[in-house]
Amino acid sequence: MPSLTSVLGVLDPTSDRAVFRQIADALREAIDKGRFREGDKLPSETELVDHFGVSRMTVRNALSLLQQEGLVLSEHGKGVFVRPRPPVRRLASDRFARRHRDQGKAAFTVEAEAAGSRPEVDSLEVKEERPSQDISARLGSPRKVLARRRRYLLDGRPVEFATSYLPLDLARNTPIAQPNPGPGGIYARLEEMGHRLDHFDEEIRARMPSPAEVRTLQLASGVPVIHLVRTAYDAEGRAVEVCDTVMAADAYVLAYQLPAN
Amino acid sequence: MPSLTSVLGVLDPTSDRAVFRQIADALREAIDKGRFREGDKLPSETELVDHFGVSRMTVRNALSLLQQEGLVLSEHGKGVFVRPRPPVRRLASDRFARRHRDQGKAAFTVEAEAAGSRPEVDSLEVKEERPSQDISARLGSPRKVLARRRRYLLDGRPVEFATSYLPLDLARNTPIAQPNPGPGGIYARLEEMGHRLDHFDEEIRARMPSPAEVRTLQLASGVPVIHLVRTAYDAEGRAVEVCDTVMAADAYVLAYQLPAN
DNA sequence: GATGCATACTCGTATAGACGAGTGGGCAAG
DNA sequence: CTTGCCCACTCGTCTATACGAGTATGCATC
Repeated sequence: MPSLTSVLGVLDPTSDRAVFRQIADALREAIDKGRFREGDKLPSETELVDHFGVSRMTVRNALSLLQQEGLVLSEHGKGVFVRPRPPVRRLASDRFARRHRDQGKAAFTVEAEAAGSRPEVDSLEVKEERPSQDISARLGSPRKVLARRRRYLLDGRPVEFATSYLPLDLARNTPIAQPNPGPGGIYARLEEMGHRLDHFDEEIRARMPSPAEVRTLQLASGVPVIHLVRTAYDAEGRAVEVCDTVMAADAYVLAYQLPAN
Repeated sequence: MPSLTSVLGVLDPTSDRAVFRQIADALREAIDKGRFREGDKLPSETELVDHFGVSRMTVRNALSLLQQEGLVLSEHGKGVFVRPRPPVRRLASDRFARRHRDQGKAAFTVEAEAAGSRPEVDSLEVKEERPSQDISARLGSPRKVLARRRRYLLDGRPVEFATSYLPLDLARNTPIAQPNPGPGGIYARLEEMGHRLDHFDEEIRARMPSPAEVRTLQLASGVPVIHLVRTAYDAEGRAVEVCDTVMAADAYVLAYQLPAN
């Protein structure tokens, strides 16, 4: 095995760059150059302390930088590893097209199985509640809404947490209020009930997750979330659903097609 | 002024939650409840040390947690502040519609001024180069491309860094190869040259910035980037441009409209 | 009044040491 | 062979201390 010096180099004591940044730079470069590959274990903190001749806090400082960048993840009792890039789920802009809605299964399940992954949906909760100010405004200020919460997992890993809100007068005592709304999902049910869907508006933000989101999505540090809010409009221009989705950003790429007009 | 104890509470020594997490929780809660507002200065590290009766490293550990979450930002010599939410730029899905293209000014400038901000475009670089594998594949494998790089600023703050790539056979010796391509931008020039634009594909990812991106966008820690890659197609189905854009995620919300088909 | 310095405050960087807790391998006992 | 324990190694948490560097303020000097 190659010596640590040949992989990581040495510190430049004349540099005004902070030592822990130099160490982070050395590790980052080694990872970029493929000297450490996805899933590889980095040298232990003790080894880095010995190699660079610095204190352990300095090494930990460097590693925490890389962790914030999402480059590595540390596992208690095992070591620090180059973070593997998970398979990415691609969301196409036609994913709600009517032609994708006839299957007996949910779109998420069909698509995941086609990609060779094992899909799961859990923590399904369906209840009536008072909408937040934001949701209320988007739905035309209904007094109460039906909220459908669920979490999506791929191969056991949570990747997405979504809540659909529908005006209660529209959803109460319909299949939409059931845990499983049936083939084609709630959009198929809405259309059966005479709300022909016209278009969707989507708003996309990216930010760091809240502690609660870190828990439910089991996010490694250094992984942002994509926050997507979709509003569905029927042919009369009424907002019939708002879907608030938080996705692990390292598991998704969103694709849209725009006309040039 | 209220006592620190009434604002932050005290530690629970019986809890198995790490002390620095308890401190972070206390500060987070105080911020959420509005006891510290945007731009407010948090108690100094020394004050927190005295209040909680812990060592400074523990306090710094707590603050660094909040910083990773994007909640606060620290300024050397001044203090730690609740991070102000910057004004957000909304990118609508019709932003490339032909009707927005007649102005003499660039779309970015018009839009920013309408929003009351002071727009700037800088570090404009136009050069011919060999495309990366990814860009090459998207453009139909041209041998060389014209690359147009620029950075956008709002009120002096960099918010976006973008590079447009065009096949060289299409762009060489045209206004597109000029630093300022003229009114309506390069899309207007492309259409004048007979490449009537048909549609755009956009791919969106979110991730933590690289160190280089932190520098050019002057990003605070805890701020992810949105990485957008747009491909423009003409009426013959040829990819005529790829635009690779990295945006400060706290400055943008992307909006799309999808037909329901 | 303007300039410049001293000072006190802020966070940034670094050292050295200690103990806790999760993991995995080896070894001894059953 | 299996079970269970010990041990070595890993990262996690915390203390105590020191000095450097950026900022703001006030005061003395010009």
